[in-house]
Amino acid sequence: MGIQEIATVTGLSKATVSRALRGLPSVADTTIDQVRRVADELGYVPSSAAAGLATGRQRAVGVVVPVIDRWFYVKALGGVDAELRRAGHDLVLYNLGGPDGDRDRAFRRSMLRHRVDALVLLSLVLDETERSELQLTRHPMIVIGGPAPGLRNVGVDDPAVARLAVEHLLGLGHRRIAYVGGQDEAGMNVAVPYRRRDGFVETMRGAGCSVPRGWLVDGRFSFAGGAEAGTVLLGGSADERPSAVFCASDEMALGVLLAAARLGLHVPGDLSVIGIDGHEHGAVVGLTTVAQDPEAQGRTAALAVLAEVDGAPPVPVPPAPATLVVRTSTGPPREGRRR
Amino acid sequence: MGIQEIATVTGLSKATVSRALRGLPSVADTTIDQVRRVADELGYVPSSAAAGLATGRQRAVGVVVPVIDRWFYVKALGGVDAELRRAGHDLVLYNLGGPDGDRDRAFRRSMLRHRVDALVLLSLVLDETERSELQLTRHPMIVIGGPAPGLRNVGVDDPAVARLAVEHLLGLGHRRIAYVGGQDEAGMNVAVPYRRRDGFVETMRGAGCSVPRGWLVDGRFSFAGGAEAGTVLLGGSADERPSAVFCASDEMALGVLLAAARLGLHVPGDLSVIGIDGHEHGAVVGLTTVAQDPEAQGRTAALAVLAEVDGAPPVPVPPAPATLVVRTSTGPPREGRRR
DNA sequence: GTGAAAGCGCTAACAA
DNA sequence: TTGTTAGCGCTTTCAC
Repeated sequence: MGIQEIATVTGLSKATVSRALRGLPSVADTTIDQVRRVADELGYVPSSAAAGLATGRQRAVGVVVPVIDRWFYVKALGGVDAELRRAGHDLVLYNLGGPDGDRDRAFRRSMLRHRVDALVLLSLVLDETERSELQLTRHPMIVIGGPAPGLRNVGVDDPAVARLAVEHLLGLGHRRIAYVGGQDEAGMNVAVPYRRRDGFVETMRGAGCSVPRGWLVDGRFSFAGGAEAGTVLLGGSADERPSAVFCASDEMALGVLLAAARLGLHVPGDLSVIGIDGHEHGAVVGLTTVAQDPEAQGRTAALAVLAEVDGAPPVPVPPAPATLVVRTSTGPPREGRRR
Repeated sequence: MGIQEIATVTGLSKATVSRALRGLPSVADTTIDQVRRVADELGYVPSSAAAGLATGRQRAVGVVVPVIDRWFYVKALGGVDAELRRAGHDLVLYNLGGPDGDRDRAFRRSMLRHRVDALVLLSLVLDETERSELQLTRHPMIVIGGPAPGLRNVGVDDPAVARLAVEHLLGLGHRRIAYVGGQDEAGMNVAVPYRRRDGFVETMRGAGCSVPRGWLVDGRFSFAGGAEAGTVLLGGSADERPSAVFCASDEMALGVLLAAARLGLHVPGDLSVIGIDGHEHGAVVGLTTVAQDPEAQGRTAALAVLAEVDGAPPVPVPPAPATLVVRTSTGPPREGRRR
């Protein structure tokens, strides 16, 4: 059942078996072969608990998500996972379960239990207590998406991304641009939506365009929210409604496209729509977007904490790339609408 | 740093401290309070590895997913997670990473390492080797979605679900019905798509409707795949194309709706579309569907393995409920098209 | 290249 | 109600 059995069967010592199993160089090749063979025959299954106890390393890292069912989180999680598996580490998922998930207990009960060697936090806003509790473990930590005070983070430069999107619209001749963003209902880092909105507002101001107060709409970072926002925004006559909508996420942009379709608006003839993310569905419907790569961000984050676990100093991570992907949902405003 | 410190500070024994920390009834309340207070002051963080070693229970369960970025898996994962957290267990995520993810190593390297007390497999097809390796650990196991030989499973009755959907269409008067399903590119249980397709074919046959060979289309269980399938299926004239499409998943149905919109078809006037799942986006676009609740299935699965870990016998789980949700994407076929 | 022995931090009899 | 004593299964000096 354990290493001991292999030892008795082979007539070796536990120590040697342990070394052989790990393929340490100080073991004769023949011994290694023999041990491995016997281990196989016996159906030996190593115990990571025992190894973890002995070494102090669990070979596992925790990933904390505010909620699980968001495109960005799922993708990022996949990236973290890929890199962890390559490194032979396990992934322990801590899902805060949205605003109703009882965060406190989840935090102390699990994340702190030395079950993992490091933590990757997805777009989290931590309060004082949470932060100090996490510090307790002295684990390497990194945040994906949105800056977090006192922690390294990987993610796009949100204001710049917003600027890129807005400048695309401005470049096409749009002046009447609305913004759909808003607070994610369920725990997204407060910073991200605000930073994108600010990027929008400032770029517009820089171009000398005013933004009516009603054109900063909350789309709750979801498809449904985007559809609702779009319905409100696009309900009016051609003179009243924007000629373009900038959405802080593709999921919302898809919702706006849906709303436009329902209202009989042609895209991009009557309306241009641009999003942020690079969601797969966007490609199918021709959504112009500023694409980022959350999976890559996840991989970067994983590598960063893994390195730190191995004793490397925590160097800051450069901003993740984001590129404008022009498709068919954006085009010049109709003649005569331009002003 | 450990339990020992608390022991020396309080003047108690390690054993009592251990008991106090766990709030065992055999400990004086005053002692419990004292121990907890000191533990707090010392910033004590328990080691699950040590506890696991001592008890043989890791208080963690593994969830194996073929790929992470699918609606069903994400939802089910959320359900499993919710129940695990309630029970104070951690969730270790094993992502096979699709067809290219190197499955074998992932399997033996991680899942077998006694890191978890039980396993929840999401829609997995296991081969012989995999199954026997998993058996090695003697862990309680359960499958969500699609029957798996020799394992308990929770999920909907796929043939029945298909029948429900098709009968809805038949009831509306449709006779020219196409099916979009197909093998998931990335590891979905082979059984599920086939069982749904068979349910479709048999129900059609039972109603005396023939299904042209070209009307069983592969939508790859994805949005993009559905859109492509729809484009192919709906390209012809009104006489050539089906009056209704039954999709084995909502994501594909959404793709078909998109294709229909692009081709200028009115739904449900020119075409009815029905899916399976209950995807949130479906509600927004009025997609009729047979809704299931993967989150509930996840919770059920988690409870089942948790109970088995606690020594309960593995009783079979009844099929998960699925209900027809009629929205606006289905209606009677146009007069004259009926035949 | 291999072995002996001492833990890692906790829990679980068995006593007291 | 609390303490004593063994481990859980592995890794790791330090010898040989």
